[in-house]
Amino acid sequence: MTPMVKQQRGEATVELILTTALRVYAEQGQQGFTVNAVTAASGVSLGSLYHHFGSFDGVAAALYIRCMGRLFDDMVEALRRSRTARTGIRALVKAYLRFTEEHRDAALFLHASAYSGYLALHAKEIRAVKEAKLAPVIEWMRPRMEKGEIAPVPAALVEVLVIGPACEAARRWLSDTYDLDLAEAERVLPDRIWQALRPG
Amino acid sequence: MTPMVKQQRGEATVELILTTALRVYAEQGQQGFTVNAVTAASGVSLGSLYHHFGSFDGVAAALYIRCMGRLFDDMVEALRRSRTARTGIRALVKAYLRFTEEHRDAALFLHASAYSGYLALHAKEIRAVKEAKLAPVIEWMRPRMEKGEIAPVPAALVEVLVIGPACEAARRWLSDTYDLDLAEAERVLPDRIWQALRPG
DNA sequence: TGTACATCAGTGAACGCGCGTTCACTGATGTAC
DNA sequence: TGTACATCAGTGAACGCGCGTTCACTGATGTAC
Repeated sequence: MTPMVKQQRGEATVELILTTALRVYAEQGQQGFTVNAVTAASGVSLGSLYHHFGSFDGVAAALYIRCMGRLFDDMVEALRRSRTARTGIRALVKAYLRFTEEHRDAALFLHASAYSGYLALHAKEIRAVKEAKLAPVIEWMRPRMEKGEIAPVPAALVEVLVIGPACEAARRWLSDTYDLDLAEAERVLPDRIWQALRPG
Repeated sequence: MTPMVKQQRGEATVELILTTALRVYAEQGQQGFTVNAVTAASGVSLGSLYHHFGSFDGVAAALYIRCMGRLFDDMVEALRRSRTARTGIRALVKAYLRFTEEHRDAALFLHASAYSGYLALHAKEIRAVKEAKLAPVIEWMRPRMEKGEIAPVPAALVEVLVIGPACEAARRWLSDTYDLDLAEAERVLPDRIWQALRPG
């Protein structure tokens, strides 16, 4: 009958929960990342959290999707400004490393989520978002690969060659055990990765 | 007084626990990886497990060290048979991907452990083992880098460029969401990665 | 050769803790008429 | 303009479950003399 509309304060609560969850993860790590920790840190009640997300895995999945979306948006934006395959590839790598630097917590959460249970439980939704966000990248690449601006390598492996080193550099910068110089990586890697992919 | 010696059956129990733990992880995933699951699947009693490992994190750390050691041994062995920088780099990548293929469970456990609590708790020991195992690789690389057989890139970034794509390919092959062709990766990646690192 | 003994190895019931989740409820918001 | 009402949003005590861990104990092994 009365088609009820979402209330504004609901969105604010969702926002508060996600922001706090990311902070809690950054500060307390994997094992400190619990419902109780998030509710305590945010001031939002348990019931309210469950009202909006259904489960704690739901919070984690939503946070993952949000962080992933922001990373992809940055990468697509970087690509949009590039013309040639060379500048595009380099811009992608640079955008990835920049994002890691500027959003350390989000990058850490993305990496650490890789083998967590909530990714499997919400796999379908996450996959859909990922495909949608990544579509512009595929579209940008395709004609350039067809024109031979990139070495004749299967598309899946082009992705691996571009993301692989960037991801590894990010992981090592985020980790305590290495102390990788991220600025140096930003200077060196884009060109090197392009070397791996340029034709001839 | 009487200097007691470790009993043989103890070693067998340790072996049984670690082997079972890896199997449990492969079959049940992160959230099914518990003390109870490991004791039930192995038939070893709780007390016996604690006698040998002190804690469940201890089991995980020991398993991590064992898997890591085997991977590094394979890589060092591959390098030992190579002369030039080019063949060495390619052999490293190939060895990494081969190991992933032939020891799926171990590879999965290594990747998934990345942000787990037990790595942080046993960081010192793990770091020591890693450095010891990796030393031959560093030794092999150094003179060749000095001679200019590899592009003038900081050693840390050489590592990133070699391991990065291999690691990413492995992760995608291990994951359910992608279906990467690992044999194809073995064929294509070594050469491409070498392109990224060759001088000139 | 035999026996005493110290240490290693193994057993499994029991415990406490904190996790994710539920639920009956109250309050807020916005639409209908 | 006002009031009834449906839905959204938020509350917090309570629950059950299963986790990692402990502990008092028994059995096995190998050395000493």
